[in-house]
Amino acid sequence: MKNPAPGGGIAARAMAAARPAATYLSGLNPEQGRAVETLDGPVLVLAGAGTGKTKVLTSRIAHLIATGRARPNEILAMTFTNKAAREMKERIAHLVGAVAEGMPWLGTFHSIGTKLLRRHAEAVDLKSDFTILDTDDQIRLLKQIIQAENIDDKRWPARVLASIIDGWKNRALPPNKVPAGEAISFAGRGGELYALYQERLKTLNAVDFGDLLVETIRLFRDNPDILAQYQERFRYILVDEYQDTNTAQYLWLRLVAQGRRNICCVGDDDQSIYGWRGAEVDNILRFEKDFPGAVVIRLERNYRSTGHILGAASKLIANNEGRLGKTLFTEGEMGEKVAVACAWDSEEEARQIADEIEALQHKGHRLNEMAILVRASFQMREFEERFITNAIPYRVIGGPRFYERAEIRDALAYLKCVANISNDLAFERIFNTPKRGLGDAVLASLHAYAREARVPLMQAARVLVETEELKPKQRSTLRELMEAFARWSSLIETMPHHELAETVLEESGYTEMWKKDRSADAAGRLENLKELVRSMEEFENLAGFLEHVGLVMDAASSESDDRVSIMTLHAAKGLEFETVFLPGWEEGVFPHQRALDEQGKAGLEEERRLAYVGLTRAKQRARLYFATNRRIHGMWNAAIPSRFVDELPAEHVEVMEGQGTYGREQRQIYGGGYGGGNFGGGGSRFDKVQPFQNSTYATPGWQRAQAAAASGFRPSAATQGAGQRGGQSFGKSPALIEGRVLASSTGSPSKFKAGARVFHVKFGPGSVAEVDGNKLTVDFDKAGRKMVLDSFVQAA
DNA sequence: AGTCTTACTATTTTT
DNA sequence: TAGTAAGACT
Repeated sequence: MKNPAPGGGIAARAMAAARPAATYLSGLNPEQGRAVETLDGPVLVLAGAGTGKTKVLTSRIAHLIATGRARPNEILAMTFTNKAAREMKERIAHLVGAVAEGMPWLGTFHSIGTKLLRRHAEAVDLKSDFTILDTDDQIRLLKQIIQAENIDDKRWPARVLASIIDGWKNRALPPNKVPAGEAISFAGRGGELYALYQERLKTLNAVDFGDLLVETIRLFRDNPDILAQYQERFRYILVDEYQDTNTAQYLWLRLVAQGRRNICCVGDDDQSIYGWRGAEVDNILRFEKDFPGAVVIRLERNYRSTGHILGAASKLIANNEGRLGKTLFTEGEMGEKVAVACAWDSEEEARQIADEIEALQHKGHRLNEMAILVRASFQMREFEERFITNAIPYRVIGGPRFYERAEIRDALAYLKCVANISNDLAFERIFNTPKRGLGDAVLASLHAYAREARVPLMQAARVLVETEELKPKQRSTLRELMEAFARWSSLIETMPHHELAETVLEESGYTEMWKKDRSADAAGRLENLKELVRSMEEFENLAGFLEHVGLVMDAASSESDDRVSIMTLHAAKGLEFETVFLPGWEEGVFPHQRALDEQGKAGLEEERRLAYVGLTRAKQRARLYFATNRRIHGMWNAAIPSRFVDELPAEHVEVMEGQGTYGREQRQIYGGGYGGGNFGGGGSRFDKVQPFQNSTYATPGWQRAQAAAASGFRPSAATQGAGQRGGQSFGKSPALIEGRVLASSTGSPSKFKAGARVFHVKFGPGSVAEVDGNKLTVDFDKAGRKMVLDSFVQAA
């Protein structure tokens, strides 16, 4: 991705105009060049990690445009995320200039599907202003159906049905095609409920995410003339991350590609980590069968990682069967070996990593170039807590997306109702938010009437408030609400839409609701609402804005300041960092127990690919960790090192002995075949750390762990020898150590005094109990007593 | 309508 | 263990 850049932007642009073929091609290595210039017929580019995949894709598009093989609007380029699409647009613009801005068919499968469906809505029995339900809407709708069918929605939760239906849609199965054996899942009525759900979507003029694929396929299949039109138009097709395509996406592509057969798929079977949500690695494995005569080009020259990192990662992934096989190599340095360290428990693991981060920082490394990649998000908390006490700036990547937050969804629901009276789901969402005394009874009346009269809920509400159907109080409340909506709707033409949004949120009492809320995140929610209104300004009008949000909106992330990133391995795909910390390499955590239980060998292999992805994110340094003891669901478990640790070749790995800061003392790896805890079989799998075997511990790990759990005493710090940092030695209790670490971090005296009211982004409001320099001990109203740096709080 | 209690669950996540 | 979500209670 980031190989040494060819000509700079300005030069590239100028040259592209003058001499099309030159600049962007000269920066490519021979394989990349072949991948860019093999334009006709099916091409599969197997691009290993860090081999310049994005560069190939963007150069290829630039090449198509610059040589006049296709105009920008004749190229279909598919990505999986909006982020990828955006980046690709930017990079193409960089290569060929503004011509690329007119690439209407570069986008995610879903956004391109949306575009096609809006254009040809009538052909699939929709109206072109159909609404797109997100996961939440989908679940609420399914819940209604389940309840209407008198199925116990506690035993048969809507979200389970949602995922079953999603699974079918991933495979492009409409209700009548679901295999009988599967249709009887979910209380024996899964297939039937699926059919009901689809009917309901049709009457609501709505589609869910899966439909954006399935309905597009149906559009093409049922309308050969429309299909032919697009087969003709799309002279060249490009697909990013092909290993992540599901069956529906595959069929979609195959239909369109049957036209000119100029399809180029780029992917890496070794980085397929989304099998659990329907991705079929098989799609990439059988590409040559699907597209006879396909040219397969391997990109194996890695520009990202050092030799040791690459060697370790390659050896690890070689344990997988059923891969196309690539041999990555680099011409760069061997660099540092991949470091492996053992920690007593997750707390110590976090402490070790925090210390290494600080050490690197002192040597002049940027925090932006460091990342902690975890298997599961529960592992993140330990790091956040550690970083807060150590005052290491960090950012968590992932988590709930901007448009998935409740307040954003509420706000959008209001706007959807203003824009479109027939959006029943949006109306249901907000008709009693904020609380205005309208409950289930009122909703039931509305539904009854709406169904009877075949009108939308809001229409029904307007009629019902003129009758005696509702109780007086509720009737007047509802009347006021409907009048308000009528007023807002009338403003659409005249008032700028972001002002309208502000008005709606204000007059509906919605912002007021959060202002009154005393909980920790209320302030953040109000901030998000402001951000939403602000972001609306970029759009032409309300309709244009609403069209985009559902699919496209991302959280605005500030990457300007220097912070360590914490994220899951999944979220890290496609990124790179100088230093990568990989904690939690223990059996059961990674590979995750559930992947092993539910998917067996396939699950293990996907976990291994995840490990491969993690390692190959590192440019200079990869360090991995395992803890001897880990608390899972509140229970202490003795853990054994992940089998992936064993699979790393000795020549590329170095064992960190009680790494630097804490515990010069050696710790034991229990090789002695005990089967303690819930984790996998016994037996030593960790011969690489023989040095640890001269243990000072006599007691087996799990006994120590249990004793520790029972007494509430944490063995980690107390049993360790002297800490080495700055020649200080630390005392016995963890609290003391924390005190020392904090005391050693310098800071000017705090502006806060004991008793002051403060506000913390994470912990909410609280009162200062003690002040020590720039360290505050705060009793938070919700989160309890915490020690924080004063720069993390504001006066409240 | 708000607060308390109890029960349940506990990977990965995009659109 | 801890966090949430739904139901009961006042």
